[in-house]
Amino acid sequence: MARERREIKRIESAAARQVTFSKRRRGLFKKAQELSVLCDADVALIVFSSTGKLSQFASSSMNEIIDKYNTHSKNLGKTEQPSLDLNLEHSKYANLNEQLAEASLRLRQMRGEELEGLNVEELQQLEKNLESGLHRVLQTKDSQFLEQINDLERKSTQLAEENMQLRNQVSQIPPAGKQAVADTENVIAEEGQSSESVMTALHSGSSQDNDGGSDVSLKLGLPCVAWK
Amino acid sequence: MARERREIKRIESAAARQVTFSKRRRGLFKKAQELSVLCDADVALIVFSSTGKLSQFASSSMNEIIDKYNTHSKNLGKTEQPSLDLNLEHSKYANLNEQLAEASLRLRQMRGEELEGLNVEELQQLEKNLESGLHRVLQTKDSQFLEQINDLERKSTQLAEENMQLRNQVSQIPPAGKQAVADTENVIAEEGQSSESVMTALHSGSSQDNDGGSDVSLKLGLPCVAWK
DNA sequence: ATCTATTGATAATA
DNA sequence: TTATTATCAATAGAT
Repeated sequence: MARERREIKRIESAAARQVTFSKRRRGLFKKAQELSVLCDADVALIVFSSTGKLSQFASSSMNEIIDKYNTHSKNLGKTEQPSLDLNLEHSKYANLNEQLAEASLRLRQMRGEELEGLNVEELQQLEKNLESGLHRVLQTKDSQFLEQINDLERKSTQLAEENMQLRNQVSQIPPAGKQAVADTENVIAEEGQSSESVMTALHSGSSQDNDGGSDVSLKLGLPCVAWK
Repeated sequence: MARERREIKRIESAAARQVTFSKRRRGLFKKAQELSVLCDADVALIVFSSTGKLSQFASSSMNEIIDKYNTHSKNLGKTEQPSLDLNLEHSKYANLNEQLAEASLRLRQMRGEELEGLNVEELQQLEKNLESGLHRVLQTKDSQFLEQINDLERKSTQLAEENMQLRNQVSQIPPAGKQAVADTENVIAEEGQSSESVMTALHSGSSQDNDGGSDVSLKLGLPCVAWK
């Protein structure tokens, strides 16, 4: 369209490619928008540059159009592909909804909801799953409790030792009448204080660890790999 | 681009709109393809005509690009919208994966898997959910069993009554020596046969309503309230 | 980015 | 829908 016709073939010069990309992209988006307005069409255009940068246009909502596309392409064959068409695989996203619906149903059923559709055999299977799940949850909970108890015991042993040493130190101070009582009181107070700090450490420490773990598993859980 | 410049505004004449749609759509797809080739870009174009007909182009795989789009638009903001942008709502499909991942994780956790990330509080919540779920499942299962038992009892009551009537009929036949014995045998045989048919009926057709005269069933009726 | 010579797209028409 | 053609728009190459 210009001084010379350009062959439709990958532009090797990165600079020239970038320039042409900018110009043509703008033109393409303009034409997409014009088509949508002039002809009352729903148009979605997604462009990733060779450097991975995303540009998009949607006459209405991108998600809506993609949704519509998935529904459509699931039912009917493709209508038109101007030239190349490499996307014959079935719609991954059309299935996502189904998968999610099924997972939700199973979750609700595990919570004891929507059991009407199940027969006795299915109920027994569910019961079995729930029991084994419950069993493992209880085991895990128990082991966490035991862990905390161990921690606590270790800490208190340590404190008891400290206490003992302190007592020794105190006892080496030349005793003078009522002072022994005062010392004992001090020791007890110190012990109480230490115990508190132990609890605090256990509380915040463990919940932090767990939160971190939860976050990671939620975020990285099974994002894309599992549903390929 | 032609005899006269056309204002970018919805074409009212359906015929003219259709003509323009065909022409411009072809041009748009051509340019989309040229951009993808010239600039090594990944391009996806989805067009729904005003009559709902789908046209699409994708330089690679449509699903792949949509996937990439979802990933992208989840992380970063939108990059460019040539003119109008009505799709600011967050991506439904980007979230679908997350939702599904979360649902799957919860399912696995209810099955007692992947509990590492949970703290004691979360475990207790899970335990509570499992217990109430299990409780409801057991209730549902029990009520189904009771229903079957109820059915069975109703059937057998009915049969017992039938049987009684048959005995009466038989007893009204003028007795003659050994014939009484033969009659009894007959009755017994008939009873056995009936029992079998009850079992069969229960197995195959427990879901079917009980037919006909069942005044008697009330006699042995179990508390119907219990399995609602 | 801005400028133009060209080519390409397309509105009106048939 | 297809074809024609007069125009206008997009853009390749240069600045």
